[in-house]
Amino acid sequence: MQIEVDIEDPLPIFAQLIGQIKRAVLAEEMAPGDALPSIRQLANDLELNNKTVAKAYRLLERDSVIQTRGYRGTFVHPDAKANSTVDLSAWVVSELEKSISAFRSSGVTDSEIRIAFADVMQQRRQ
Amino acid sequence: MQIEVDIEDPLPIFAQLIGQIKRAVLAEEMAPGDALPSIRQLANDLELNNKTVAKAYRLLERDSVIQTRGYRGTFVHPDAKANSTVDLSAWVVSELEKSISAFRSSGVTDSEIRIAFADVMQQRRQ
DNA sequence: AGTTGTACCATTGGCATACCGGGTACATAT
DNA sequence: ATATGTACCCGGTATGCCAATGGTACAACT
Repeated sequence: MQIEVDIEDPLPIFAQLIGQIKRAVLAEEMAPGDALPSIRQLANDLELNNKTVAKAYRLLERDSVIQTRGYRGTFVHPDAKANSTVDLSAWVVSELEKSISAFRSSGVTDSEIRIAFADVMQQRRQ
Repeated sequence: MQIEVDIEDPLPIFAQLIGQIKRAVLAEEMAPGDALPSIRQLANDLELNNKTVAKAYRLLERDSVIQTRGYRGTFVHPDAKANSTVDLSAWVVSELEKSISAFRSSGVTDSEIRIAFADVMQQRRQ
């Protein structure tokens, strides 16, 4: 399979990787059980940091698109194709759209929305 | 009424103005119907830009703390005192908290939430 | 020894945003 | 003529913040 990343793309690299792998699964370029390149391998090929690739893999496993078997490597999940279509972020976007459009039509400024968002995102951090 | 701004204060100037005027209303130093200094006047007195004062006035009118009557000037709103206590951003924060905590407990990462948020905020911009 | 995924320490670079300012203009009124 | 609020152009400055990076280490297995 072919994976590329574009530094210019505003989309973060880890998100690009996720998109590419899901696309490859949907296009059946990869079948369940197929081995994926190791984190270090892929990071080396694309000249990326291990952690960037690891982050993409971690999220792909959360979505059950891939399976990591520790020292044995990483493989395409049995239900990868089905799980590649469910877009968790689509739900997030639609929920946020509802809230934000309500804010805006109430006269709340984008600045105020951003500040509130940053507050909520950071408050649970410590 | 007495209004001061502190350049060193990390709080933006326009926010200081809003706070001071709301405080004056709550302290009943200003009664409904009282005239406020004109934008240019206040900006001149405090050595600020017209736009900074205009921004504060615009937000105060949105919150129904003051009323602008075009060429006639700006006046304290009839319900100014009540409206000075309601915090619009508190509602925004609480709405976002509900959504975001739902996202997080569904396994959505903060990165993904941020990307979705940026999408929604930017999409209607053009 | 070499490889796997994972976890922790840390820093940095760059982007997006916010705030403020200068100037000009308009319609509407006294 | 003077004053009101409002609207646009543009730019400079600065701050926060997140993604990405670098290095090291661990346990488990071939």
